[in-house]
Amino acid sequence: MAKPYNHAEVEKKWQKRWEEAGAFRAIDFDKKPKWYGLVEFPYPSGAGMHVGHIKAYSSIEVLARKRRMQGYNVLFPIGFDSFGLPAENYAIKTNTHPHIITEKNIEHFSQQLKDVGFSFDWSREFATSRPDYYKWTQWIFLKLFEHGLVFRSKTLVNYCPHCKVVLSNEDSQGGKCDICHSDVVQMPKDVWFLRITDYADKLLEGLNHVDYPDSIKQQEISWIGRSEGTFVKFQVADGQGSPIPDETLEIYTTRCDTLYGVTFMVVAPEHPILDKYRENIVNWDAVEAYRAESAKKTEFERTQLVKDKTGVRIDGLCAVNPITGKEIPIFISDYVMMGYGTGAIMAVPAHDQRDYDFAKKFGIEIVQVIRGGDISKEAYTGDGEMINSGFLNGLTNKKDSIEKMREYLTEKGIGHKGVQYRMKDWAFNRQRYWGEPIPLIHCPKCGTVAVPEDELPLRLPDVENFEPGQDGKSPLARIPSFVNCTCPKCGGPAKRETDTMPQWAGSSWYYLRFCDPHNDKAFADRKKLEYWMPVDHYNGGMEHVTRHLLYSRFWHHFLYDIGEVNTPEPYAKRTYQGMILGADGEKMSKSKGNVVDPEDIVRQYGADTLRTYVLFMGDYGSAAPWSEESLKGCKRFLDRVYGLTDLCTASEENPQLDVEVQKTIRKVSEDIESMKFNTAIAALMTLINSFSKTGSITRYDLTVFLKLLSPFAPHITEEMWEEMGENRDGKTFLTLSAWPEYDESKTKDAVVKIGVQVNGKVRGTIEIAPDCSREEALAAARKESNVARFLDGTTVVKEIYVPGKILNIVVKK
RNA sequence: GCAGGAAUGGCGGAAUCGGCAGACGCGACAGACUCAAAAUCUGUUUCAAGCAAUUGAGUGAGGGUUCAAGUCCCUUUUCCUGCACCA
Repeated sequence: MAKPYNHAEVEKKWQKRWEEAGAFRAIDFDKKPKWYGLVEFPYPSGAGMHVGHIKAYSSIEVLARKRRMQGYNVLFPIGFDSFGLPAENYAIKTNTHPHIITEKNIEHFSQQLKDVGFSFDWSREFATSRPDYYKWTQWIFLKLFEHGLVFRSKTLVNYCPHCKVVLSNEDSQGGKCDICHSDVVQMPKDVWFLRITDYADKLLEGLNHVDYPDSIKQQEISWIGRSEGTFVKFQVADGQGSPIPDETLEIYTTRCDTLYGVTFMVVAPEHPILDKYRENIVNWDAVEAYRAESAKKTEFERTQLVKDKTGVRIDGLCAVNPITGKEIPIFISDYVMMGYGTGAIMAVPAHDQRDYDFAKKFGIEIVQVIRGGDISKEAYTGDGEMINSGFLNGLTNKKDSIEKMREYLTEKGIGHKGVQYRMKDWAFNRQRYWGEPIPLIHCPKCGTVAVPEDELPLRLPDVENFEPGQDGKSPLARIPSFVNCTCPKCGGPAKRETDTMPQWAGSSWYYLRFCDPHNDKAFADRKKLEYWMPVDHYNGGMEHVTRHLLYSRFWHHFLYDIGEVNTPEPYAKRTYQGMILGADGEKMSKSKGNVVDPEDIVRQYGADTLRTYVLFMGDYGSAAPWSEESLKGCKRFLDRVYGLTDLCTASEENPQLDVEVQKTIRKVSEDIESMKFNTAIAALMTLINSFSKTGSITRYDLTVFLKLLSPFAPHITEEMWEEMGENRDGKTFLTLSAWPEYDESKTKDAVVKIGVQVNGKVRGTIEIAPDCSREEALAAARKESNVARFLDGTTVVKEIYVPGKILNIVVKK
């Protein structure tokens, strides 16, 4: 009997040996085919690693280990996304520099990752908060600036009063702050934007060339929200109906063909036309009161679909329907958003439920222009024949009528085709300390000037107090030696930008840095990028699809356009993992007390058990609750694996068992590729059950088994490999040995069991050769007593035989 | 409201070019070992009826196609995810 397996000792032993041998080092320009596997590098929080990290990393870990065994030059790197609010908030609380906290957390995280035995190439590790890294984040920012993709604008932005910080749209989804989950308010602020909307079409088109699951593609598509429509100008008139020269109100619509049905217009409360014609507006007080009221509402409240529409009619201004020539009233209402389209709409109450509700409330005329429905009850939003619409009358195809109307409007110079996006430009500055300083200078003479490249990195200065200022400015604004500088253009006195970049900046290009992490001449050497890029397989969370994934694809497309990278898309393939829930089926959280600490699991059951379990617990992409009992099942499995050495006594291959071995090689190889890790592990469990039943196995059987299991449980298998007398020099690791090949001809069973049905119901089974003839199969079936019983006294109508699958005899009485 | 996905034993989940539903694991039950327990090993385990051979029912619900449906088609319910007064 072999000595008991000591996981703590064995796991440490191999982790040390692999590290000393540099077993997982990626070699630049190696002749072997390259494979770049990537996982989302962690934010090094003080809480340490979460079991979710283990699951997220295990998929690419298994693939990386398999690829090495298949002879690939594998790049499987790790680093830290270390700028961000949690470290800063902790710094404020404890009055410790975030740099110190961050480096300490990184150390802790690194140790935890190493304890699990992930085969990262640690020589490429970096952290986004270190100057040698953020120098290049700033450099890319300057390139964006240089190419006109950075602009400053005073507009309504999302602001989190709790974090005292401006947020991008992506960071305030559902009207909640991404960091603290409190309500976000809309505030007019002067902020820096990145023109991500310039890349909207490229980001959409790029999806056609990558291997992402449809769910991810769909989510990106709906986030970008491209819509094609028409811009139409309406002549504005004064209270008496006389046109105001050169004054038009432009709207955006996807249904310009309903123009004959337009009976009023609505503008957003923030629309500039209001202030411009303040003098004309008779009921200015009412307008202003309504404006104040809607400004109080949060974005969330305003975007709640409410049946009861509110608004105020603007007295003293009206518009002219360009096709009917009729005067129509203009309203303000907060169901129209300033941030989409032009902030003004043409209202077609007969065919839009919101406009319908509004018209009913304010007693406005409703003109039906599409036949169908019952507009005395509700708006008709379906398709149908155009009516009451002049030259469009009789058209039944939506596309045709839109086309025809647009042609007319274009000809008359009052309308044109246009595209709108739901996605907005990326609000890019944060009024906080722990981030990359934005390398821009405000010069009273020259305006905004870039910090010269040779002055990068623009270092984050030390401050006494990390608290954001009451004035809404970053702590950097309180350091005169940082703020005051000379303008690089004119040499005159100037002031630095004091805001920092958002959390997502550093992660928008980190996968490029892994190709060449220590380069101080460029963000990465072009040749190395050409060798390693694109990332072959990137796994990460679904929650990053409309944030990090979108942002990094944007930066990458930009870098491609300016010739800095060799591929338009950064990630050839993207997958995601399902969440690990607490044992109670709820999301793990400290307050619920259902958090599992991976460190405890490694200590108690071993890293191999933890790794195997997170992949065995269910479908990789689905959420599944944690079960300590199930985890123990995986521990039991590995203990049985360790006992296999005792079974390794056969000198000759058992032919039946060999078929199973060959099939298992195929199954595990294929399942890993399709990320069906749970069934791959199940196949190995099935095989070990067969080993136990057979009683003895050959050295070949054991070797194959260890190799197949190695990516999941690398330590125990490596130990057993050594105990088998392999790896004599201590460097010929199992984890770098050749992946087993299967012999297709040996995967065929000599006999198969197939079900025999009578009228579609299984009445017995027969054992026959898989390629056995129809006649032989039928003969065997008739001999089966239960089948014979059901055939007795009947007439056979039809016999269906699918070799290796089923035999169905259809009879009638 | 729109888009995408899901629903299978006590539980996590297998099986979708239509072909023996419930692989594998957990739990439960029984047995072996033990003074005993744990661990380990062996067996049973979808439900109902039966001593048993076996029979009937069964993949959210209702229809349909087919020799054969978890899988395909139509209708429908519930849940999850994303987007949403988007003009």
